[in-house]
Amino acid sequence: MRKITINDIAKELGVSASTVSRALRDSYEISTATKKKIMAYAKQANYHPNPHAISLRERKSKTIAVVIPDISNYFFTQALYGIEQVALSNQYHVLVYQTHDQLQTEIEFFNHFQNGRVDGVLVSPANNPDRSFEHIERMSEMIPVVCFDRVEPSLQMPYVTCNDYDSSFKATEQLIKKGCKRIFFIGISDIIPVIKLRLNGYKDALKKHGMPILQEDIVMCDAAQLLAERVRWLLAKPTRPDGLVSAVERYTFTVYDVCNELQLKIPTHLRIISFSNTPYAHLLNPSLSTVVLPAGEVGKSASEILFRKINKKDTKFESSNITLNCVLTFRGSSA
Amino acid sequence: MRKITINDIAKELGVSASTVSRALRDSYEISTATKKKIMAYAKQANYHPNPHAISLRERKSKTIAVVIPDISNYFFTQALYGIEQVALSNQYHVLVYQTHDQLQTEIEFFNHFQNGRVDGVLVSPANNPDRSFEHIERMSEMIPVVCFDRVEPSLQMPYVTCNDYDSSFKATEQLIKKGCKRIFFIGISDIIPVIKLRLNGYKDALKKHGMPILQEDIVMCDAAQLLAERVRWLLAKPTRPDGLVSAVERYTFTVYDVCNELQLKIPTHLRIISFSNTPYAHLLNPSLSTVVLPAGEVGKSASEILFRKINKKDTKFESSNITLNCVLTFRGSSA
DNA sequence: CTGTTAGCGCTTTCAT
DNA sequence: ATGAAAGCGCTAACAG
Repeated sequence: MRKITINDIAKELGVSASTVSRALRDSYEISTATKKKIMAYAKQANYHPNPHAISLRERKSKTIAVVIPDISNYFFTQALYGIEQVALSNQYHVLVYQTHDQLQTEIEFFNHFQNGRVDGVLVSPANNPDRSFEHIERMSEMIPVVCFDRVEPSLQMPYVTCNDYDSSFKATEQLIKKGCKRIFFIGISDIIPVIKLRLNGYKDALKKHGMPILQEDIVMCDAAQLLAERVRWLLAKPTRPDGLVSAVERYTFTVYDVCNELQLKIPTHLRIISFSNTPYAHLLNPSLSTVVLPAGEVGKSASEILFRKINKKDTKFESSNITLNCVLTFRGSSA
Repeated sequence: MRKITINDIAKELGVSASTVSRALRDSYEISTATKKKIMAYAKQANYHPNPHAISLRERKSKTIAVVIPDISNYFFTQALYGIEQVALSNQYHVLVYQTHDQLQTEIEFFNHFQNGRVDGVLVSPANNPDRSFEHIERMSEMIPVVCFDRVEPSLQMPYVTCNDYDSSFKATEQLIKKGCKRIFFIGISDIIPVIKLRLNGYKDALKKHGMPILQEDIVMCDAAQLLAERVRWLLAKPTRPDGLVSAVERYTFTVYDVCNELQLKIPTHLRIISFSNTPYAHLLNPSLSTVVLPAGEVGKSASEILFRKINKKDTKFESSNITLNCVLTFRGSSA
């Protein structure tokens, strides 16, 4: 089956290409008769317009890019649900890019977005120790860009985030209430703002309750393997911690493994509460106390802001930052 | 920052557009001097070609579509890793589409793929009771299409699948070996070939061991809610089953919930083994016996076949079907 | 109501 | 070694 163009239809029906174009877009200046004839023919010939020609001509791609660290993270898959929903209702397509938390990869992706490949970008930036955001800033001068979750408030663009500080504060307090005397914290890097917020909530809760903040109780790692070693070392100490606030779901599971290995019982020897969006938290052994981010809502809000900007309904970004609330659920791991 | 084109560069440097085009593609017919000048200018001006213009002109989009039922399924996220890897190495972009197992949604997506939006499609088809595959067949007459996991061997296109029959057979035998007297099976629909294969493996294992195949022990549902009801009913019977082979990961968790609700102990009252790709199977309560599909490999193989066809290295599909092997791991839930 | 024409940004003959 | 021109498929003045 060969690809059929507007010119093929025009020739076949003895009219001009512009007539076909207008008819197919249901223009008022075409007679009902020709319109019907053309539409019928197009349908039976299974005509679909060439999207590149349209994009070139119209200067828009009807496509957005979503740049995230990792698609196998439940938070991001759920966020993608929300994004997809909004994109489809705007008749847009979605390109998905995983950075695997590598800045260089992210930069390369952004280079591809220029000159019309996409009309907008949703990004949850990669771990960025150098704090080099030129690629994001440059992009946002050309097309709308909205950050979510991993937001950089210093960047001049809208963002959607959660009450990570408060949630972490409350989570830590819960462990204290349950009797924990020494609580440690795990994350990726305090350079990542959302991790920093969770860390600060943890620290302030300790402070409020007159507990010391130990440097060795703050474990930041960008690889699960390294984290396992650090945690193993920490939990093997005679004066080991008896509580954990985890900012990273998959690291929590690493800690579960280390506890099994060291024969430490959760929650008897270690109470745990974790930021996590897995729907199976309640089925774990023991069931996991969680801080759940409203992932779908985050994706939905972020893309709504994006499309408002793409459709030029909104030009100022100052008012469009949004903060959504997490849900804390206490289960066996912190009992 | 305005978008810069090849003409802008040409004008700025006092050469023609074709010279710029040739220089940027490192053509041998351009002098080293002009080449250098043009490349330097393009770089500092942060020039990137308009992909739609190239796609229109070259008649290819450098983009593939991946159509899957559900992105929050670990099998598919892992498959996407493999796909992404191969796509990037071919300098291709990836459009992701979720059908949510709705045929109509899938058909609409496929309509968008015509006329050059994508150069190829990887698809794991939606549940399709009507068995209407015209949209896939029509597409594969225009561009390369490769199926994976949810394959339809009757379709004239290459596919990558797993040894689902054998794996299911072995899984069932394991339960029998452990002493199960009555084993039930859960899935989405036996219209889906991969589910059918797993069902047949289950049936044949029962047959081999002289166990009856009861119709009420084959539970097919396309919604977790319905499944919960059916399973609740089945497990509340006085003559309830004492074993389960689950073809669907998320349904397995539904069964865990129902067991908790009915105060049935796994594996004491019900032994379970499940097709599942969650990396946290060993952390569940009890730990879950699994049949793990080599998801990354599936994605990688399928996209390699696809790109072989896109790059015209391969025109015949007969030889390119691939079957990969699952890994069975027995844990607490079937002990 | 319909056709002619120009042009979106790029590549590629065909000249020179 | 470089430029002029045509054309990928489509839309939108402009003309009639």
